[in-house]
Amino acid sequence: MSTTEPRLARGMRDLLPDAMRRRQRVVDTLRRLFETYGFEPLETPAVELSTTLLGKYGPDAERLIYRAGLGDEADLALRYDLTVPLARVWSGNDIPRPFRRYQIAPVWRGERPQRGRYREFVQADVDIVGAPGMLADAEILTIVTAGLDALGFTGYRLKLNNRRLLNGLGRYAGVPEAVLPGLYRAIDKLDKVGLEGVRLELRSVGLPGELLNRQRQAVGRWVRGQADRDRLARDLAAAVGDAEPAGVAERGLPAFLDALADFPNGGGDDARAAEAAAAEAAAAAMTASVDCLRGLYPVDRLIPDAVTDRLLDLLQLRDGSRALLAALGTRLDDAEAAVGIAQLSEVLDALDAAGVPADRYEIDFAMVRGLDYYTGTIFETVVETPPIGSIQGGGRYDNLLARFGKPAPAVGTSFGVDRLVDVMEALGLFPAEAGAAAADVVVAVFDAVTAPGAVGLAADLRRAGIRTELYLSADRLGDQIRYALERRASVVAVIGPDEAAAGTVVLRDLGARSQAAVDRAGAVDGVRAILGARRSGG
RNA sequence: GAGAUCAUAGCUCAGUCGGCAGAGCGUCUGAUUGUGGAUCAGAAGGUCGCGGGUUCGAGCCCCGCUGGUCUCCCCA
Repeated sequence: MSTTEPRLARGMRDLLPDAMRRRQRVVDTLRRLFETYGFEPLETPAVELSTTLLGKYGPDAERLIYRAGLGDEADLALRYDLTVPLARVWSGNDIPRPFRRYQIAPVWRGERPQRGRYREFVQADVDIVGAPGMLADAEILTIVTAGLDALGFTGYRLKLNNRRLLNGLGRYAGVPEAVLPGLYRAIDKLDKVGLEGVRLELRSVGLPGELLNRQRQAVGRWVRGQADRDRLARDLAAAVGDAEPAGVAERGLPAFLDALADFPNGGGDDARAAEAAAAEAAAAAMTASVDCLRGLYPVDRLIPDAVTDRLLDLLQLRDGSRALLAALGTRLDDAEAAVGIAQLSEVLDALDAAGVPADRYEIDFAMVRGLDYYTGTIFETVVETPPIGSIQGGGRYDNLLARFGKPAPAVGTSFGVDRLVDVMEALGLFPAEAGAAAADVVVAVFDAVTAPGAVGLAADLRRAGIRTELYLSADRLGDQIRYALERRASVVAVIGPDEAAAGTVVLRDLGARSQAAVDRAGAVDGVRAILGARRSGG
């Protein structure tokens, strides 16, 4: 007989009972919350027409869309998120506005799996369609904080920004339209790489990303002492091998090797100090490399150093407070930025009115978000430990619904349920014992003659709403008790020949290590008494 | 999509110079035909990820592939 390997497709996971219970706990909490805020459930298919999804997310996201289909139906795709399907539903149905809907369902992305990154994962979305005002944005943000609070998060950082403010920032920089995405991407890294890191990123915009990426990796190996001079030269030669224009390889490689000669290979004794020194050396080496490359590429594709200085100057203002908005307004002096700032302060007012504590969120105009469809308010929550990225993200997307023929403003968010579970696990936010037992009572089966009595007892307990497992063979009683202990049940109920003859049931209290016989008619109450005592006793 | 690194029993891993495939935990059986997670005794469990190469001989060396993990990219 040929067997099939029990393997999973890449990036896919099974959720065994313990993991599934944790996910359900998160999902149940969010669903209850969403309903408390008056949101209605919606379900859409996993499979959409490719045309529904394509062209909505931007080029980076688009290549991650799972294409599916059967031969002549190959124009199908698995949904990438729950927002675009919502837009399709809105336009394809007659729904009164505002439409407040929630949807908790898996989505698929063809990513390279990593910690906290799966190809199939569950999103919990809440969105409001048809409400143009900032009250709607604040409503969504209130749910975000309430959700994170309800799940037990404490020091999270919910960052708030506005796309129109960002547009003003772009104009302030005064660079060509084509350079803007690179600029946004660079400043988005502020939290991760710091001010000098952003400088490097800004000065890298317009340079070939793949070349820089491979250079960074080669330099990392070199300064950490993982590569000798020959290896470094080989890595770098490979990195510049495909670079455009062709002259880069000839002129850039020697210059870069030269520049790098100043930086030491290998670290000291103390691992942490060595790591810090290596990071510093790598940054300096990359700065030298970028200097060298900027001389080789056309100036009109690069961000001028004067602009970089101006932007970095501006980024230093970032203090997360409300006063920041006024400061930004005067500095940017731009009509669209002014709209973004006004919207942000309206949102803040509404959050205050809703009683959301000010320490739950902060303004961060260096927070960008990658998806193309956002138009106004944007926000996301990032956790630092574990370093898993964002656990929640969302914003306003006033132009997306028009793409399906029925324009309407909309705002919403999605929680990354699987990342929430991962983070909560790492932070110990799940109660240790909660829900671990699948059943409170195990009904033992003594022999074939008494089995029907056991089956009947289990049925009675279940009718009373008590979680009951019927043992399914007549093993030795010791085995059945050991099994019940493994299952974390609280009670074993036994009807053997003696009990059957006497019309009784032996109820063994596993916690108290004691047992007593009760009348068969009083068995349910007897179990309740033990479970009740256990529960109140802690 | 780029790079690094790893892959030995169900799990965690050891395996020296290229020379008989190992340990702990778990599982199963028994000690024990009506009662506690222990203990003791025993057993099962392997294509050393897959395919090729070098060699008298490969878990170990070389090449390719697949998969996991990590760093980028991007995101939840």
